[in-house]
Order: sequence, then structure tokens, then C-alpha cells
Amino acid sequence: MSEKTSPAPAKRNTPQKAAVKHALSESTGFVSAQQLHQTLKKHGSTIGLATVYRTLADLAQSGEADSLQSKDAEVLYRACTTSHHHHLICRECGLTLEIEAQKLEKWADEVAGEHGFASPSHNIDIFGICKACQSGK
Amino acid sequence: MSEKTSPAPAKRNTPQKAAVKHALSESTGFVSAQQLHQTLKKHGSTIGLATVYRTLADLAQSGEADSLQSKDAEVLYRACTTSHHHHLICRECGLTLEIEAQKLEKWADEVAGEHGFASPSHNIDIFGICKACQSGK
DNA sequence: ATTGCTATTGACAATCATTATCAATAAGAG
DNA sequence: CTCTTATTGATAATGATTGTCAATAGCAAT
Repeated sequence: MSEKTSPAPAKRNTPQKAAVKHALSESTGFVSAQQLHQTLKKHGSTIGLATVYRTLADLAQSGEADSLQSKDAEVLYRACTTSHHHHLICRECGLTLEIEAQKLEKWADEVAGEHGFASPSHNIDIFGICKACQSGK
Repeated sequence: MSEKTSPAPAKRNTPQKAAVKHALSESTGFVSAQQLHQTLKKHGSTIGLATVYRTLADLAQSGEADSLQSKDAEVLYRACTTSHHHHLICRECGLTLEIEAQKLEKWADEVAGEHGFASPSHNIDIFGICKACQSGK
């Protein structure tokens, strides 16, 4: 051990990362790493599956993407604005709308505080069947 | 095919199911199927892992247990009252408190309705560090 | 209490998403 | 251009969950 606590990895820009970002921004709803990998390959990319996973994890950590768990125990990602928000997701087609809810943020933090919980965070997602899927069916 | 849509499986009462229910009710927070299986075996049970999974899935479906996905992509279960509610969960020790929030239920359904989404449902969980874990640390 | 039907069980194999490994490659600084 | 090392990609490994299937055991009828 020398002195610093963080070795400062020094990130590099690669065409793979750009490709993942682009593919993610193209998607309308939440997509899995597997799906994204398929899409990328379909478009001619030779990107590796592991790289897609790594890049998505990075994006999620840096706040450039949102992630949530599907029923099937897979993680879904979606490009997003950096501000905090929640989602209204169609169970049929995956259409996703971003929802702002200052009241909720406040409510959640209050509930945590009332019970003596520190560092509150929360998970709020609403699901339903969107208009298109209701009529189209 | 005869006439009914559902062959009505006709559930049976077995000591295994009772054991799982009991073990689940003993747990204070959320536990995984794997954990529960370990616990049961530690107490002398010879129950199979698959049976634990099956029983938990049944309990979750019948509303006798709540389930949620952990970060590690595993499903956690917890015995609960049959009424709808949410959770305040300690990230450290797993301590879980049930939260009632009529306002929230209403809010979620309204948001869905405003955007034309039918059959609304939601996923709301609050996380934090409980008092004990804050001081004990 | 005994019998018969079949839901249930448990050991094990099979899936499937995700992560770790590691040699080869290619950013980016000098 | 050269060197350092972050990054990549093919593949193996992991780990939770589900499927398979013969053996077992509820439970309703006898």
C-alpha cells in the first residue's frame, strides 16, 4: 500500500461504451443486458456480453441509467435524466413514463425519519396497462 | 377437456408446508428461500430445497407472504398480514416495519389513471439504516 | 382401518442471468 | 511512435430458481 485510498482507475473512452449508450438511448422502455447485446449484434457489433453488463453497471452507478428488477429476476436498464424520478410502466409493452413526485420523496424520507431510519432511499414504481395495449388487445 | 377452466388442484396439508409457514413467521425480516431451507435443516427438517421454493411461491401468491427482489437478484419473502401495505427495511440488519399509506395507494392509482393506464399496481419500498445499526456500528 | 387416486415431495439435472478469469488489444499520455 | 494499463471478449464459473420424475403420503370413499 502506498498512500491514496482510491487508486483512481482513469476511465477510457471506447467505441463499445459509446455503442451501449447509444443503443440504450434508442430503446423506448426498459431493456435487459441480454436484449441490448442481441440488438447490438444485430446491428453488426461484435461487442462481448460481459462488456455490455459492465457498461450498463457503470451507467447505472453514474446515474446515466435507471435500473429495476423484473419478475424474472433479471435487471432491466433504461437511459434517463440524471434527476431523481420514478416510473409508470406498461406491463404489456414496456412503455415507460417518467414521473415526478416531490411529495413522495418527502413522504418517504419522513416515514423513515419517524421510525429512526437514517440514509433513507426508496423504490417506487407503478405498473399498469397502457392505452395502446388496452385497445389494441 | 370436460367443462371447467380450472381443474381445481385440491390442496393438501403437509408437515412441510406447515414447517415453511412456521419458519417464515419466526423470521423478523425478509429471508430468501435458501436461507429458510438452511434454517429448517438446522432444526432437523429433511425438507427439500425445491419444496421450500414451491411453498414460498404459493404463500406469496395467496397473499400470506410478501416478496421482494434483493440487489443480488434473489427473491426475499416475509410473512405478512393479508392487507395491502409497504415496507421500511433496514439495509444493514433486514429489520422490517410494515407501513400503511392510504394516500400513496390513491396517489399511485391516480397517476396511472391520468396517463390512461389500467389495472394499476405498484411497488413501494423504503430503505434506510435502523437505529440499532446506527449506534451499534 | 384399508384402499385407491393423485397431490406432493425430494434428489438431482437443467436453465438462465450475471460475474469472474485472463490473455490479447487498444486508449491516451509522454 | 512507445509504453503503461484500462478495457475487451471468449469462456468458465457461480448461484438462484425451475423442471423432472419416481417414490411417498394426504384424504375421501369404502
